[in-house]
Amino acid sequence: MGSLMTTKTDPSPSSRLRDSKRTAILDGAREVFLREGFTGGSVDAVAAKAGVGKQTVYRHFGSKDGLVIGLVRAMCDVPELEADAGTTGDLINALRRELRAFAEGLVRPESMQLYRAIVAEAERMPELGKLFYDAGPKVIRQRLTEILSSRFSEREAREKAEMLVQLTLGEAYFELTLGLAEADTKRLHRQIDKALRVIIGEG
Amino acid sequence: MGSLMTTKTDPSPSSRLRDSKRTAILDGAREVFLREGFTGGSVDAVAAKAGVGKQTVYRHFGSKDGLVIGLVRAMCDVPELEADAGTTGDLINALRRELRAFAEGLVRPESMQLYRAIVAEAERMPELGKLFYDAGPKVIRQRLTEILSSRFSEREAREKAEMLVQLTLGEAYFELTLGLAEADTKRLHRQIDKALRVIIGEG
DNA sequence: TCATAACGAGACTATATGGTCTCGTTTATG
DNA sequence: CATAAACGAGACCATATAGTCTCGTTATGA
Repeated sequence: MGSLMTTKTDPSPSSRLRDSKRTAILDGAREVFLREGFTGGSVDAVAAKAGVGKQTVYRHFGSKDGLVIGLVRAMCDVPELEADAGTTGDLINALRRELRAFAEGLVRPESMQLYRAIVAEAERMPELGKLFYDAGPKVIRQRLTEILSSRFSEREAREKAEMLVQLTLGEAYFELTLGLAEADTKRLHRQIDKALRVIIGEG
Repeated sequence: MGSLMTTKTDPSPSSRLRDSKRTAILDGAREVFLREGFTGGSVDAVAAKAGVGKQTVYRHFGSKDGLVIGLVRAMCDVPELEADAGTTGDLINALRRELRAFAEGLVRPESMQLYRAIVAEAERMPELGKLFYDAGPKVIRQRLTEILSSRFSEREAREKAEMLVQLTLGEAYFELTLGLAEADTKRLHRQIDKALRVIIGEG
């Protein structure tokens, strides 16, 4: 059955039609589930939004939970950003660049909605939490640690990286997750600069 | 209709029976909604768990959303802890006491589940978020600011208070909300001491 | 071209839900 | 003691949901 060329273990032969439907379904799932949550959103709504028969959804993902996992996997499978080839500029600037990219990515409405949906199901489906964590907070922590290793000990680098991440999000993250405020880039930048001053020192 | 004695605007005359049923319903709602979320939990389940007719639930709270709001209000309406009458001990110890109480309260399973349920509905019912925020993060920030005002300027006190809160939760809070770890008091205490060292200085 | 795989639409089942209504019983109160 | 309020149980309704099945159509790939 499987093509000899296929390096993946995926048994489904990829075809143009099949792939296009799959992405259409994932697009629909993103719209529906991020707006209404995994529990609140229905498979019917996803199928309708995707312009696809309900059966097609089940052919592709097997069940609603399968669809949810497929969506989170797709949204978290961002191709690992290549590490800065040579830290252009000084340490502070490298850190600031990383923190800004991280923070701005995390507070995007889409990310916030994904986070909320995942948190809601954290007890029932912790694997979703792991996908999100590994794609977001874990990556930034590792990247910061790497950058900081050029000046600090391994242990110090790890500690400072973690604190930078926390201080970067700051109070804003509470307010965002709870729906009390909207993303504010300027505020994030101020927060990041303050964090750098406190944790690294004067730049 | 209303009694002349009543100082509240609440039109319902309190009676022993009525009050006992109300708390029974809220107990049931806590069990059901914190386990299954506001969307996932059903009014039928709440009524059954409370040993109460469904109609009684609707007599008391009007609708499912009303019940949800009632529950969150009840859980967040903790009687304001009286401020430490005279900061016994030094500044660091006062701060540490506050931070420990806050952190340990926030990572209790019940609080985490409430936070998750509220976050899930943040878009649809932001008033829930406000209730939670005002009862938790906002209070600790104010209390810390007050304590810090004895040594720092108003602005510095506010900034340090906010940073202390963030560093106290640290990475652990991400892991807890996403369902990747369990509450660990020792880890929290270590985190708090580190935060105090970084933000306030050697103790 | 032709067999096959994937498709859209929609009927269909079983179940669950929010919410209303009734009715006979228990509890409070004047 | 008697009236009224609050109750439990459960029937009831309209709607929604996850998931299955069929059937006629469209696209793929040899």
